[in-house]
Amino acid sequence: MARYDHRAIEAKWRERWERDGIYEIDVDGAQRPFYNLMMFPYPSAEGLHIGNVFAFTGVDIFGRYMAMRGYDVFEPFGHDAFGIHSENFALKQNVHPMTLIRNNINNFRGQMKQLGTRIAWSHEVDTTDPAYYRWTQWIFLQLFKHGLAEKRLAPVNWCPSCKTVLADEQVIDGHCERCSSEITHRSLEQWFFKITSYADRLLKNLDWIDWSEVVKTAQRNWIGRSEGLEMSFPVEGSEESISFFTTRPDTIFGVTFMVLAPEHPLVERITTSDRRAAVEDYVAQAMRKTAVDRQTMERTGVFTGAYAVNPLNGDRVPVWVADYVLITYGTGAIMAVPAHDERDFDFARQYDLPIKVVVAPPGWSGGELSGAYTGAGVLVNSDEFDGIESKAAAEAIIAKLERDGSGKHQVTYRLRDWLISRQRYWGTPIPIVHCQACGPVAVPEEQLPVVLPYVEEFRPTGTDKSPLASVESFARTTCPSCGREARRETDVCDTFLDSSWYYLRYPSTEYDDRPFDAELTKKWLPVSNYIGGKEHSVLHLLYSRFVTMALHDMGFLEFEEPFQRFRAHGMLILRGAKISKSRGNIVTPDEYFESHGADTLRAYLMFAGRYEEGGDFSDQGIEGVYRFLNRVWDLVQRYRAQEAAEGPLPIEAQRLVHRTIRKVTEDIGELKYNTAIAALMEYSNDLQHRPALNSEEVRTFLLLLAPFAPFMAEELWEQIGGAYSIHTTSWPQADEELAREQEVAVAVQIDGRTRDVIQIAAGSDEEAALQRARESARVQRHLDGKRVVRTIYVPDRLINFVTASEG
RNA sequence: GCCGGGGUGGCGAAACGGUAGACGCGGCGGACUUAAAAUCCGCUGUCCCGUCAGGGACGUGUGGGUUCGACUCCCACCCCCGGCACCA
Repeated sequence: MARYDHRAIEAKWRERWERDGIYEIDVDGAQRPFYNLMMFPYPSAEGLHIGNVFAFTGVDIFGRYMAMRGYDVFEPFGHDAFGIHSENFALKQNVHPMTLIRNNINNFRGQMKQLGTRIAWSHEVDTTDPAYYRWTQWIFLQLFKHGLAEKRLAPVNWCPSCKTVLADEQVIDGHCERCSSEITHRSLEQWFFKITSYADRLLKNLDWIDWSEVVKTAQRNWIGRSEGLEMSFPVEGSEESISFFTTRPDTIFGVTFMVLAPEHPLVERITTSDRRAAVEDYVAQAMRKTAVDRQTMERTGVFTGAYAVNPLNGDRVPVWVADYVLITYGTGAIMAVPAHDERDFDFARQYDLPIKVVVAPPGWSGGELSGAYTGAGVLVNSDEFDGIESKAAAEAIIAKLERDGSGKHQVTYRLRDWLISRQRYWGTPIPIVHCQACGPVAVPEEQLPVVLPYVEEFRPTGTDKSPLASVESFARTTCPSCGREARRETDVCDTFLDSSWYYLRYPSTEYDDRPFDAELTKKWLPVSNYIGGKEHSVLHLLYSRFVTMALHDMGFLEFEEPFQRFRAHGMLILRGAKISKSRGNIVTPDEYFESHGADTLRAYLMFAGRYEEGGDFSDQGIEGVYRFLNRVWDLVQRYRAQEAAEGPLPIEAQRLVHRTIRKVTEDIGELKYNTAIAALMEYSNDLQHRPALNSEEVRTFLLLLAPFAPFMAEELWEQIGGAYSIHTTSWPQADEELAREQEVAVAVQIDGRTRDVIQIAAGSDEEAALQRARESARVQRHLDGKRVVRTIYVPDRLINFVTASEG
């Protein structure tokens, strides 16, 4: 009997599938389109690691299943190859990123083919290819033309080690996401996309899109909508007034001081001359601080010498500057209510400022507070609003202020505009020309792409300029509008822009005159099934939604949400740590391809635990899955050698076939691959013990196995004379009638303890079941001397005799 | 601190409020073998009683609760993982 030789079989089918193009698809002619998308990876030099393999296998299984269900499954793949990652690595290796990336991509493609994915390679994209980034630039221009992109001076996060600006999301705990250096602040001219104009819609649509709840929650928090009051207090003896936002208008009578962020423009204008030196000193110091310092150091601040007046009660309150107030949120200024806000309370303690209670804490008897009371309650010391409960008072106060025009109900978001500019080399050039006369001018669309020049010296300059700024042949140009000499924008785009639209590109890769074809887009999008890691919950996924929404509003897309269904897979970790190059714990699939084969690796990774949970990778147990596949192999060899004509499938065997079909089908639909594989194992264990095998069973088994172990399933399918290819053969249909059990095991409990298990006919009525239960000797023994006061009957499941406690 | 997700045998894990531990790893015993590997068969949550047959108690992070019945629902708490974090 031939042994299972995974190397030979996998090589054989890899070649044949590729030659026949069975995973390619007629994107124009498809009748039942199903767009199955996996998050494209950054093609690192190390190649695919086990975490990628885990993620992609789960997507591929779903795609294979849907294809067998009769859908025209389009499963593309690409490379998110721009960015600091490659650039830093290229610098270290002293290779040009262009060379490096080309090699890496070839390597990735090879590994994905080895893994046995059903990818339509003719639609591959590479974000660093001018044919791709031409359209990234086109998207930039559309946003620019519609007023959604603008350049403005902004305080930015600066990583002194990567020598670049980072988006807020790329700053983790005040440290650079990539190199962990501490972040400092700078003020630079930067391009922004106004994602904040879409905050409300981005939030609202979360109510109906079919996404993993985790991701929706993360996005809701990230958008951070809050409602409250916006108003301003005039500054005494000046024309200025300080506008602020608060979610607690009910505490407005408790304001005892105000605070401006150090960067606030009013600081300079209202500071009194005697305080100027101290204030300037403080502001300079605050700007120098790193994000970490700002967070961990104790409350600091300085008095400006100015006073503001609370128009509600005429209170004169001092105006301070303190770095616990952020310029990036709300108006960059606050009304401080120390009695009812912890930060304000701490600050008031620190600088001996008054604390005035205006919301009575429960059981409060008018004494001093030992800490801020931030809960709701009944108002005191608030004039006409005394005695009203917080919520009603807040509404009443807003209403009053709106009536006299001095304040208004306001919604504020935590979400900030998307900072696009990067002062680096390895990215999509921003397609803008700066003209002395005309200002920033869009590069005409017919002149795209603005090609990223090949530059030997691509090292970051350490200034606030991109290396492209010193490439005269690139930077010097003429203004598309007035024809005078002008300079190109030399910053490049954040890589999140590259990945914010790639799913729009895949179906249309054959067109080089448009980013995405209208007809194809209509046919294939929104994406039917998108699976990726939760680490992209708020970055990639939110930006993609924004770009899609904006393109929708411009009339380019009919839908406003790009991903109909999104599921987050779990993260595979290694010995408790995230798998990453920097941790030096990369495990590649290659050794497993060699030792056990792709089929075993795929099935093992999916079997080890829940796909949506992830877990700690260890190859303990991979032998078990390998043994399973070997048993399947041997089983089919035995079937082929079988001489006797097969009889009809016995009823018990038929039942198992249909129960397994049902179980595997349901589980794949819910991405519960681990239990689907367990069901296949149970099935094969049963087949193992049959004296003879029946063709229906063997065929069905192979069909169910196909998504998990595509190579072996194909090989065995051929061996039993199945028509090529198993992967285009229909998924088996469970017959509910046949799947139904005739006899069921019913647990018999006395007072909730199982005392016996009886076999009775499925669907027995209560009377019959109880009678059978009482016949059991064990049950009788336990019931002896007891009085049954109640019986519970759960059909086909259990019987519970409840006895009187006194016996 | 806030928001998610978890905590079940030696290990990875299953389990519509209804027989906890499916499936697999590991371990133990056996068959085959000169022997070993591979393969196959059986056993394998803990404790107690029993020579066997068998029987019993306990058991899903901790403590309460609801229920005939709780891994599952409710309340309080502990621990681990992930994300966010001075957001006014």
